[in-house]
Amino acid sequence: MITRTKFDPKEIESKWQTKWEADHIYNASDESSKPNFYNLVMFPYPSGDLHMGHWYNYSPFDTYGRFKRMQGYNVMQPIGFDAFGLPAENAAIKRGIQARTWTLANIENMRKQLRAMGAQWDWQREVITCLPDYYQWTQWLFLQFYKKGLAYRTKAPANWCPGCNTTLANEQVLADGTCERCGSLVERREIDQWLLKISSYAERLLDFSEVTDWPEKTITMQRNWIGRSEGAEVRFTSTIGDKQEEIPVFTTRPDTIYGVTFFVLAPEHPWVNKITTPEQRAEVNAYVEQARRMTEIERMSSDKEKSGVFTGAYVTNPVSGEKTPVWIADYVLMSYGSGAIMGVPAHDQRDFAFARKFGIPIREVIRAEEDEVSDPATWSEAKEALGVMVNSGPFDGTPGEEAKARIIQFIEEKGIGHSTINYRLRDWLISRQRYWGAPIPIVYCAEHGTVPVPEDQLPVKLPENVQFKATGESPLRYEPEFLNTTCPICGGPATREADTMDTFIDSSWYYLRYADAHNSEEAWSQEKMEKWLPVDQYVGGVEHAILHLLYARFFVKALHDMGHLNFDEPFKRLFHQGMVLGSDGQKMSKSRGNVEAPDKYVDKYGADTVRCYMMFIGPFEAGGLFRADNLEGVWRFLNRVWSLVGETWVNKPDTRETSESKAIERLRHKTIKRVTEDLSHFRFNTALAALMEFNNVLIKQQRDAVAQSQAYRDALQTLLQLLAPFAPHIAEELWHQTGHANSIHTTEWPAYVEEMTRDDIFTLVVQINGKVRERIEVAADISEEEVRTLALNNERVQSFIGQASVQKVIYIPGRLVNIVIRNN
RNA sequence: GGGGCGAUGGCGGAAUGGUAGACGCAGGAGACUUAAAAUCUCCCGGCUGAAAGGCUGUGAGGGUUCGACUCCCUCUCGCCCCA
Repeated sequence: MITRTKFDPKEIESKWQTKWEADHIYNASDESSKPNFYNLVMFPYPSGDLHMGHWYNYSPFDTYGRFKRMQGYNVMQPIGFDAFGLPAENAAIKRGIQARTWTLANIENMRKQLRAMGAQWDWQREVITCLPDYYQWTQWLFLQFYKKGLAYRTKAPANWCPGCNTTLANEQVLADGTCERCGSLVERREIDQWLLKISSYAERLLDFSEVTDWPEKTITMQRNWIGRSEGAEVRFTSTIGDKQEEIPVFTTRPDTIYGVTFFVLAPEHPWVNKITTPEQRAEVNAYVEQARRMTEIERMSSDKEKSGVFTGAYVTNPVSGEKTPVWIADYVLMSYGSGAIMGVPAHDQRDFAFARKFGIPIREVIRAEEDEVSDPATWSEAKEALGVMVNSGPFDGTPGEEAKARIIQFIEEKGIGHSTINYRLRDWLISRQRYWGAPIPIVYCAEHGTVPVPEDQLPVKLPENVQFKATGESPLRYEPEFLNTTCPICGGPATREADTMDTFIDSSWYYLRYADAHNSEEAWSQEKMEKWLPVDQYVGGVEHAILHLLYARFFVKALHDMGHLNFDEPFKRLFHQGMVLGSDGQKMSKSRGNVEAPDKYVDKYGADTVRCYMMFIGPFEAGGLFRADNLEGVWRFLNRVWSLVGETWVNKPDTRETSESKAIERLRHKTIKRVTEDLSHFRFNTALAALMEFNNVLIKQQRDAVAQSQAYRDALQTLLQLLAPFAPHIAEELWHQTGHANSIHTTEWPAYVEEMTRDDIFTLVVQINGKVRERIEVAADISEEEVRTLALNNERVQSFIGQASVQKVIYIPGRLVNIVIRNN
């Protein structure tokens, strides 16, 4: 016995945290002979507090990283802060405190909380995106994109609040379309903005062949978001003034072109003004105005009643030669395709609803073979399936895919269109008319127009003391010292771009910077990049499945093409944790009043208990309910480990083998196997259950003679090592109390021998017609013949068989035997 | 409306097509204690039985199989994503 002290997490946790940090045991070496492993978790926004979700996310993540370290990897596990963004500005306005001050104070507090988790963070690689030594390189990256023509400026629609006289981010627009600050109805306005040409990478982003382990769900979501569709662009014609003009439409169904009975422009389409007849103008203008006030989501909603207005104009169908009326309707979006569609009500559901509403004729031009001839006026919905062309002049009788191909061939020959691929993915709008972000490194010169800031003049520094407007408008627009500059080309007076970059830009490359966080000469060196990247394991919420992860992939592919990276997928393996919910099964939120702060429980039970509890809730990917009661379970478990090791450790173990010691040794190997396999597959809950079982068995035998054995002492030692990734402090403390001088976290993960995980006896289950009737202890190497004899001669089994005849005996080695009988 | 995921004791959950409910919480009984807390021991799906045991049971209904929580079909409910 070595100790009878009480388990006091407070004391040991701060002791070991200090010691680990002083010894730098978690700072990944750039020069290690071990294989590198880059273990990454999505970095937090510095809201000021580490909440339950962070603990739920980081505890298993850290346990996994510790497991990999003990398995012999040189693990890099960095942490940092996604520190730009709107909340800092809101705090600045509300509390009269500078955004930078607020953010850095929050970071300071969160660092403390992150340290208290006892995770193996490599603090030497910390990145903070709002500091100039980081955003200098964000700006540098922007310039690289600009040089390659991947960053451009154009008029793009933005959320505009007429009350505040400013643009709003999507998050600032409430669900009812009003401004969160002043309540005005938000409009969409065309404003000059910067975009990144992600659309030119659409095809490449659809290729996931370089990732090794991503959730299929996430890949599907990205594919749908990119929204590739094959089809044709067809140019309709119209006479405007005295000129014949062409207007392109995109369709995935060129085979339905004879079914066009109307034509629709998006309300903001440039043609609307040109072609509307004087009689229709007032009505059209009113409709355009109304559509402008709606969000795209509202407009696209399929259960919304269709609306639209006739323009008075007509276009000519270039294939059939027919004239069709031109409408405008808000279900057509300017941002998809060409902002114009051919209306085929018979074979497109939305067109069908529109035609029904406005009494537009519906003409069937595709018929499924089994279909009877019927009047489209009697249909209740459009027939969207492929079929044979009818009512289509010379094309009648052409089936399915061939029909599409023949129309495409026809329009290409006539020069009135061509086959094409359309993507739903739009270019990435990165301008934010905000203060707290990385300034876009561009100046405007009367002489030279748009001029990029030369790389050696970076960073373009964000002024740190600014006056906020009550409206929330960006103070950068009123900072002459920031705005007024000189043209890098001619030295003449010039104005800086006052917009800052979307914070998704910051997070699109932070994982690259971790590899070389303090490089003041370049964003990263080739050497460090090649050493650490791509990321081996990435863990983060499914809410980032589309935007963040798609943007990061785009960055890496573009930077790869520019020669800055030697790989083109950033994250080899990806894991999405589930969400931790309140005890009522609802998402934690202030309004529901079910928010639980982790600090309270860390204070009461210690970090080890909270970490373990987070992992014990259930499968990591599934999330689960936080129930304070259940913390008691893991708390008791850790206490039992504490007293077991303290009371049972012997310095001079008995090395003789007994059947009991062999059984302990077998259990030790079995447990290593279970925990190793569970951790490899992110099954933290069952790994902990295995440790609890192991602990329970050892406790049961703690007063027996076997507790004096070498095997038992080995078992205690293994228990501590297996527990170390989960509960790093208590494991370290007990490791030292049992006479070890090194850190348990630098020890090698225990190995198991497959042979030792197998028992020499097992419980043979005897079923009769699939029902368990008897259990017999038998030797592991029992033959099938012996099993048959044993089972059939068993007294209980006999009594169940009675007069019935045995039809069949099925033996599953090592498990069970099923006797199939039939009553005579 | 489309797609995906899920539904197992009072609760969280566990089960390569092979002993359903591991592990833990809550609950019950007992030990220790002047008492309580802590700790320890036992019990703990339902029905039935003194017990041994029997029957039944993984959202509902069907199917495949010697055997189904697990595979297939239909339905109900819940969550997520897209519309």
